[in-house]
Amino acid sequence: MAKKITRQNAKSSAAFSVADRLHSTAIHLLRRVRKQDVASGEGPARLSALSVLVFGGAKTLGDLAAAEQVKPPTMSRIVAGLARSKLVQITADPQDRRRMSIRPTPKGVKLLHEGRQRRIEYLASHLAGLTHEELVQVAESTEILARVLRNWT
Amino acid sequence: MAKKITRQNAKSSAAFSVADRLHSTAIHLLRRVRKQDVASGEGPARLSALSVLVFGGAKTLGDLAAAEQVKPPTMSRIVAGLARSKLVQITADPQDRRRMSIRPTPKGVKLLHEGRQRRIEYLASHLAGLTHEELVQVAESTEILARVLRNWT
DNA sequence: TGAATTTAGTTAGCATAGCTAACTATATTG
DNA sequence: CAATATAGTTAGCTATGCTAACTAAATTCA
Repeated sequence: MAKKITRQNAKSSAAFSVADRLHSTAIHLLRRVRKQDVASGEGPARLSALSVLVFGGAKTLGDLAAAEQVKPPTMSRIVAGLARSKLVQITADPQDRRRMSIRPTPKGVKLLHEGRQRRIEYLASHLAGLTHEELVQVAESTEILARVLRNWT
Repeated sequence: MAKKITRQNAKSSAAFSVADRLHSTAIHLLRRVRKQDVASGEGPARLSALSVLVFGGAKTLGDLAAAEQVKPPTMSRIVAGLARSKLVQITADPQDRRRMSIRPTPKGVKLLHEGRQRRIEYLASHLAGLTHEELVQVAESTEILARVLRNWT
């Protein structure tokens, strides 16, 4: 029996091809932009964890691992690296001495903001060739995708 | 002296804030989607290189390194891994015996298509909640960004 | 209360993936 | 034909991911 073409099927296959292009484009975009981060002297996992701390405030190691979607041993090493570079400060939780409170140092905040500035300026310089309308379109669809991410199961 | 507000400055700062949101959204989107690739049994660098070969045809190691924006020693190891898993086949170039021609095997093509299917279906299922208009908007801005990438300096 | 269990984080050990420096082998050039 | 350039590999470093097995602290419950 031939597949019935319904509004629902049409929409699914549209989502499928958009997903394909989106995935490929996102990979290549990030691959370019990531190179700007070399200047910071820290790797991507550390910068990303530091970013969570700078924008979200102090966290325990477990919370940070969950936020970054990695396992605790991985985050343990990332945090150790950040501490060695004096970008975060670690204190024991007085209520529960198994827990650690990890917070960015002023040096960590500064490094993150500078890196972010470099990265975003670089990307923005490449968006500079777009028309106002195109920029609005990209902005709007970015917000649509950000909403999709918030509702991710 | 206060900064003069011009149409040019307004556009730059718009690009700046779009770049910021876009960067963050792309990171989080890919972090989710990439987890689907674990099922393939190959790492992201290998899958990405294999994808270049499947969609772009046979390449030398140097061309593949350039396409993936990594240095030759890195690509040498990626290709060795793909060859060990029998996903690519390597033959010497008869014209220039320093060069190698790397091409996907049928097994490599199959693995790539299956992985791509999984990944894209997963992403598409999360785009399924969007309205038709939103999906069109995301599709159009993806193409705008793909064009930006093609013209990247 | 005190032994058993659960929870937070670390350590050890493995694989992938990025790099540079130094090497081999082949091709090209003078 | 000697010198140089090019293609790829090897060795060795760092970073980032994982699981399994550990330590230490907190909690549960008999």
